[in-house]
Amino acid sequence: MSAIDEIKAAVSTVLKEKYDYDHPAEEVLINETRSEFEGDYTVVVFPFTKALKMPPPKIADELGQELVRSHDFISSFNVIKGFLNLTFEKRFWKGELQKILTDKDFGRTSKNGKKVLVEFSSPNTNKPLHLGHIRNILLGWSSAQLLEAAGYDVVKTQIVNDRGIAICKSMVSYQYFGDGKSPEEADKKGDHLIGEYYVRFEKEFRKEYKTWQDTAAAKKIYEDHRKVGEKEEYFFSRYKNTYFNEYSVLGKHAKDMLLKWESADEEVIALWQKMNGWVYDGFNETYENLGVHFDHIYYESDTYKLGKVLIAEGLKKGVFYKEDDGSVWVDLEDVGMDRKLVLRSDGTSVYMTQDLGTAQIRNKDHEVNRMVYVVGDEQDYHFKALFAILKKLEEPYADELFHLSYGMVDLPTGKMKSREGTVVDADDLIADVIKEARESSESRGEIEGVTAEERNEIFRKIGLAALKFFIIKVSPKKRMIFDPKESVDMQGQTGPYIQNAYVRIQSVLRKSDGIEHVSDAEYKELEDLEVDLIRTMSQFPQVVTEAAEQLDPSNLANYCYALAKLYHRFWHDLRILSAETEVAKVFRLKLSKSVAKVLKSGMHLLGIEMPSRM
RNA sequence: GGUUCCGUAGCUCAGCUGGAUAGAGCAGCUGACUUCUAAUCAGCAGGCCACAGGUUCGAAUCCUGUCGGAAUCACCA
Repeated sequence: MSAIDEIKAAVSTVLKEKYDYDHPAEEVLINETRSEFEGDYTVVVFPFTKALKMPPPKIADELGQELVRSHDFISSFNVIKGFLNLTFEKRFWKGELQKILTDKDFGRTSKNGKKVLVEFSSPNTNKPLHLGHIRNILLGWSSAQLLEAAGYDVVKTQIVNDRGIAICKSMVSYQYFGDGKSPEEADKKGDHLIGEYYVRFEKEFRKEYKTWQDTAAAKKIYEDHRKVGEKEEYFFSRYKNTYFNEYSVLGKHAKDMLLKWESADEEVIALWQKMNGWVYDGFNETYENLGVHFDHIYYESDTYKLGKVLIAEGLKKGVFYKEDDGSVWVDLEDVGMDRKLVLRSDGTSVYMTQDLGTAQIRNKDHEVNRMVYVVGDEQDYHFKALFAILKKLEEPYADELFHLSYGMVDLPTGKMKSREGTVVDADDLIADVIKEARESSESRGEIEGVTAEERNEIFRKIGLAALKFFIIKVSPKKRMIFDPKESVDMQGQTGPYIQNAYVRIQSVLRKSDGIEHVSDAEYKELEDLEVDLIRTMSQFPQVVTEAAEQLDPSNLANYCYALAKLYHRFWHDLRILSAETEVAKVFRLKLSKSVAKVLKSGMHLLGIEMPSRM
């Protein structure tokens, strides 16, 4: 039991025994004492005033006396208005430090025997990953790490959208303009190569559309179908999809390609496999650079037909109903939503059909207790509906579904738009931050002694820390503004700032070889900053647990920053190797070592690695 | 239009199960390296917590309404 829980219980007991007042321990409000007051933790006694019919300071005083009397580790208290500030014994904090130091799994909860599946990234195979994917991947990876630390077995997965008209556009475009070149021959990453042909298709299509707009046939359509007073420009913008489907030559090629793919045409399938293979090679390189991996990848080309059986069963159960045209629907009005299509009238799958089937097969594959979907908030409604349907179908995991919804990433100039070429490419971004880290490091010259290979590894860790921390520190559900200039900052509230605290500790530990085995038992008068550090570290398990429960890595990120900040101050104000006494030195080495340990494991849960020099 | 989310310093963000005088970083200005890595530290300045009501001992936090921004409401994914 943590000190906080112990105090809560004690307060509850005292209230009962002394005043015969029932106040559950969990509801006792206890905060860290604000730095301007004396104390470690503060009990807020205002909530008891009504029941006890006593002024708050009097309650606080009596409670304080009782707590000091009954708990050895509480040394003193003071009262300010309705706030009871408690100060703990220094030796209590030394004991806490010892626990942190010796617990190999500090901050981790033992296995709970449950399994959770986390879906993230889930790209389309017609273009490379971009900044939006990076936020998704960081959230997904970190959530998976957090759940594992909280005792779950975790399956990291994604669903790859590897089929459909978009991919066919890339394929058609490649056939036209690709000269059969492989990524090696074109000297490009596979995903980038395919992305270029996708863009090329759109460009050629727009050209074709523009030319067509000047034909007599187009003019006639405009005259016949335009709304009153509608300008040509607006009409044709609205008409684009119809043109693609009914008149476009390129559009016909793409649609033919899709039909052939669906009928498993050998040539088309071969091309599709070849091109997707290139894309996967490209994605894997990006994932590797980001330091993430997956346990089981699902592909839409395998799963898009799944779910039909589930629909049939649901029809039998009466969960779904069939319209006259053969389409199948679910009525979600009882749970505050609309009716939703789950199968087209021609019997083919929609997005929902597929997601229902995918959920089911994932459970068959892994027998999970929970599923977490990391998907942007533009799909909030879809997931709400998906979960409601799975619940109606009484799937065993249906009560433990969570959509980790996050806001879009905007640029200082506004939204990212692929059409306007303002999308920030993931690989470019990663390369940029590493380059920036290199320049920054070289101008400092701290690591000139290490090999080129190690240096590159350090640059990579620093650059990625800057990028990742910049994104992960923002609360997921908030839409965020990503300023490329700020993302490579390495000073202040940044990843490298936290790494720097760790690196300083490594440096001092290297220079202190072996000394920390000496006893520090005689070190009794801890400095305030030393207590602050231990107190903050002792909160780590709670922070991890809460971050895992709420699936919100941002509060762990902010915790890591706060701890690093405290350490930097400690470093500045107090000496370690040249401390006043030998026991102070030994104690501070131990303290530093445990700070490094907590920072490293905290950052690890965020997917950020620590260098030992920088 | 219905629903959901967001609105805190010039900028980027914390704080939101109600608790003490609302916190950081960046940008601006001052200062601190013969001393363990200055990617650091200390200080100054910067706020009607969008607005208006309500609930209460107490509201940035909860409720209602208004304004502003976003998303969504497809036989798209």
